[in-house]
Amino acid sequence: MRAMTRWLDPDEQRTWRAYLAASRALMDTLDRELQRDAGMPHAYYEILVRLSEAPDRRLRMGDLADAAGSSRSRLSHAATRLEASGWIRREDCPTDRRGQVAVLTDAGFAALAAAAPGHVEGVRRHLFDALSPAQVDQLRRISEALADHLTR
Amino acid sequence: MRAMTRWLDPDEQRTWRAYLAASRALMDTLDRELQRDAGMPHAYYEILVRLSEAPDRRLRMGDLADAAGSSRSRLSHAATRLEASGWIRREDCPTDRRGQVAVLTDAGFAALAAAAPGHVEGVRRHLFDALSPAQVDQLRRISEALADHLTR
DNA sequence: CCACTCTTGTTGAACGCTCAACCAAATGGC
DNA sequence: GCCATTTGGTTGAGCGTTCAACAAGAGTGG
Repeated sequence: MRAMTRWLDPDEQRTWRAYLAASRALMDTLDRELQRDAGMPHAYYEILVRLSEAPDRRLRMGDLADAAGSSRSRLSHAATRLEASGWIRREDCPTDRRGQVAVLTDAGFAALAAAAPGHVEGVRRHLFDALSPAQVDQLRRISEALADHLTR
Repeated sequence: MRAMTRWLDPDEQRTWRAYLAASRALMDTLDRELQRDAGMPHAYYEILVRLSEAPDRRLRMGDLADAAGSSRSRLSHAATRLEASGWIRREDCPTDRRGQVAVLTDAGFAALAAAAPGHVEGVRRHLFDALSPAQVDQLRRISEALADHLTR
């Protein structure tokens, strides 16, 4: 027999539903804006960001997947599309013959540079403008605790 | 000429990335667990929940979409699948001949009852167990402010 | 009563994600 | 050196979501 379910009390219930509604609405909004204004989903934007920050704008596929919080399969599919758009290209890894390295092209960097201001503005408008400085700090601590707990 | 972008300062940057990583990891985990243990994505679970709480376990499609935080199109596709699974059925609305009413079947209620304990346990383990009571309260306020700001 | 507009809900195509299966190369024992 | 296992990455099928287009009924002003 399984242990009894630890149900949510009314406060927790309220918190969970609010969190669900808010984060879904936030991500949906940002995703839609990015798709509309820059022609890419948020997941692709993040891949380009991570690449742009890497030394030489290049990363092993696996490292890129980790950095972007993506599964390997997802990144592989995404890379196929990003390569077709001319925003990245794939090269063989010199030190591991199984490996592939994703490289951000100049066109990819330009696409990112074009998309960034609008997206950042969206993040500010939809997220930070709604919160007090104290809440921003709380949200950071909460998120870090959560991420740490989840990846432990 | 557009106004200059209000870029994120380092603290905001850190908060935003932590939030992104945490909420993505949380939702991915819960979604995967629900899919594995109950054979449904989280979006479908939420549809069933909302229906189960409605009077007579029935709701107009539009109201159900709003309650579940879904677009009408998404709900329509989902309803097609849920109906094929025998978990809901659609009836004509008596007061509006355009309208459809989604009704939770007994099988749907049973599927929900079977899925709920495991899912709630997951929410507790992955979310609430990682946070202090004060943080839960902060998260609720933050989420409510956010949701309010977004739908305003 | 008619025309215009709005609302409700559905549909199909394109797209992105997941999952499982898979290949190739690296690694670790023995 | 060889075989088994692990790691890196890709692939295809199936599913869910989005978007735009659509059909049909409800509401509204004249």
